[in-house]
Amino acid sequence: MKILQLHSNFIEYRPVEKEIAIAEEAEPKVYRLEEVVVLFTCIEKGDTPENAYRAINEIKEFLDKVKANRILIYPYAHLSADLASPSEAIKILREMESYARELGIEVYRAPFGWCKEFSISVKGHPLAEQFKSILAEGKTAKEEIVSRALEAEEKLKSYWFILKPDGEMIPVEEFDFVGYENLKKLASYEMAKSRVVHQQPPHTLLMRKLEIADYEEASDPGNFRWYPKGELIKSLIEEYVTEKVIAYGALKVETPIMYDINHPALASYLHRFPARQYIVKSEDKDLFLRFSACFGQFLMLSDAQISYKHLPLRIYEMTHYSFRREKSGELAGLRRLRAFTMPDCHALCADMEQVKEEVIKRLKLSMEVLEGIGLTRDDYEMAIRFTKNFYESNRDFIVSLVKIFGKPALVEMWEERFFYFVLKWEFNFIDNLDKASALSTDQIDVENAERYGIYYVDEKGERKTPLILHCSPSGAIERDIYALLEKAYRVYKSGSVPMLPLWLSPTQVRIIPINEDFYSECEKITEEIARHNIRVDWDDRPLTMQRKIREAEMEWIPYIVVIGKEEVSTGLLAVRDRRLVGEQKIRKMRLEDLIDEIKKETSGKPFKPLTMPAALSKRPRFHR
RNA sequence: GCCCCGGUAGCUUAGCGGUUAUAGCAGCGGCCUUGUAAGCCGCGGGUCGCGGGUUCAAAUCCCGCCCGGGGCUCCA
Repeated sequence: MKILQLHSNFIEYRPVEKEIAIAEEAEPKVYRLEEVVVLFTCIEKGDTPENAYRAINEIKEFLDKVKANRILIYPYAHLSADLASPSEAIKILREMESYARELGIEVYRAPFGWCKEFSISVKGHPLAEQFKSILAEGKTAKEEIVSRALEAEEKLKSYWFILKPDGEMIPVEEFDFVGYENLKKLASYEMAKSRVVHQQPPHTLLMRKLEIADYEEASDPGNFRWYPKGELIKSLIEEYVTEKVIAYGALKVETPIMYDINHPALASYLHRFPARQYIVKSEDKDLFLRFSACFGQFLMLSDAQISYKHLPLRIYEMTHYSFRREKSGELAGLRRLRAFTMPDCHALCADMEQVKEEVIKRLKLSMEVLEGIGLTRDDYEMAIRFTKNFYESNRDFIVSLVKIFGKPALVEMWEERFFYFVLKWEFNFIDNLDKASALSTDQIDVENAERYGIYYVDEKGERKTPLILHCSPSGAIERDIYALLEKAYRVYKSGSVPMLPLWLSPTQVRIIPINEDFYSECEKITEEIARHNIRVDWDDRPLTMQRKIREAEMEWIPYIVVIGKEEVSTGLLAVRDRRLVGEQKIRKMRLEDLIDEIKKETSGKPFKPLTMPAALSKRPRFHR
């Protein structure tokens, strides 16, 4: 038995003429039903009343879930090539109908044996369209979403494993997760993808409290406003990632954010995916906003003259922004946005040998980047996905990736290739609500070079198609900030003091005068520190010193320096160190030593000056 | 898209049929001149998201819409 189940706003149908002798009686008029779950049903050889009941039970479950109670059983032969005889089919359809009534469902049925015309309006929610295949003889009922072709569904069948650095690959259900709590969370998140949490993600509170970013109601959901402190943090991370990728050898470019939806090279790529683009209408054209730098870079590369001597050819852009029009319910703070900043680095490789070398370089690059941003190896988990075929011929290579990562990784293996890549790995961050989200990722693309007409010329002067790697070494920058904030919250929950890495702290040093007599001294010290490319400010507001210290602590400022007559006379500063506790918290140190310490700790990281007035009385307040 | 929850001052929020709608923080004015996480006093600030309905009376109850959050689902 096959059922195409459509949760519909309405359906109208009209019996046109009888097709077979035993057709049921019906009037040839228009029937209309509203708010109805339409069941296009076909009865196959071997179907019994039992599996009809089973079908209805499943449907009843669905009805309860979507809070509906009206069904239309619509005999529809076109779902199977293995139909039961009409007399058998009518019998079973009637069984379904009466059983559904017994369950309290409001049941309608279109007549069997007629040629009918119909029009239907299907609801837009993800569960609205489902295909059910109810097998006879107690086999498990199979439920599939119709929006993908059945064949594609089959190709997507996943096998889950844990791959250990020593090369042992264990089916997920047999792996002992003791000591690998986050990997366990990743595995269950990826495989089950179901979780009931009714809680604001902690980072959303922090992003507002720290004046980093906030929702912008006047825009579209998932498009954020960034306050000065947030913009500073974000642009520092962008700068850092860019420096690392350039050092790896990438050519930095910039490409348009919108493209003609009818451009021939783009159409086939777009059509592989559900419509999740923003569309911009402009006079006679429809343009879509990019969801990564793929288009711009591929189009650029397809116009370039490339020799085998140039390979591997790396090309890079910090996409500001990429757009994905995620469904409104999928958005979550800085974790999932509709407009986000993402580094996108492609590499053209001559062959699979070169690909392997390059993937390893990029894996190491991504680890360096994440750890430079402020996440440790404990903070992220690896997932690797590949086709069975690719695994069988490249087993050692795959194991070497996990060895470099140094912890067991989650493996998803597909029976056949459905996407454009044969292998993809990601680093996933697990947050305080046990949600996993991908940061870094790299993919081996075997399809798009040809699609976009990207070629290189080999030693013999022949035109060849390269393989393409797609890497985002840090993932979306907003998501990195989400990870840092969630990590800080975890630290806070465990009883320690939360903070951002020193090089990302908007204010690195805050100078606080004990009273107005020391204002000019504070200003002088502020200028002196700022000269060394350290972000420093001073609190000139008419508040008590205690109050100023409290506020500086709430801003997560790493170093707080109080200036009074003692400091002026001895030249020794009283530096309150956020990372220390108790009596050690206040360190007596010379200004030069403080400067040295900060320079040492931030070395190798980009610097940007404070983008706000150094005197706090001159600053507006954006939130809190 | 669907389900659940929410929308009262810049922010957090009380009130949940009945005088002139709370309070804290922030802002502004003044006092205080401070030794390591909240000093004191005063002032200004509101189409209670929008529209309709019920009622003698609506922030409060009902309907519709808008916006936000969470969940489902999805994630190139």
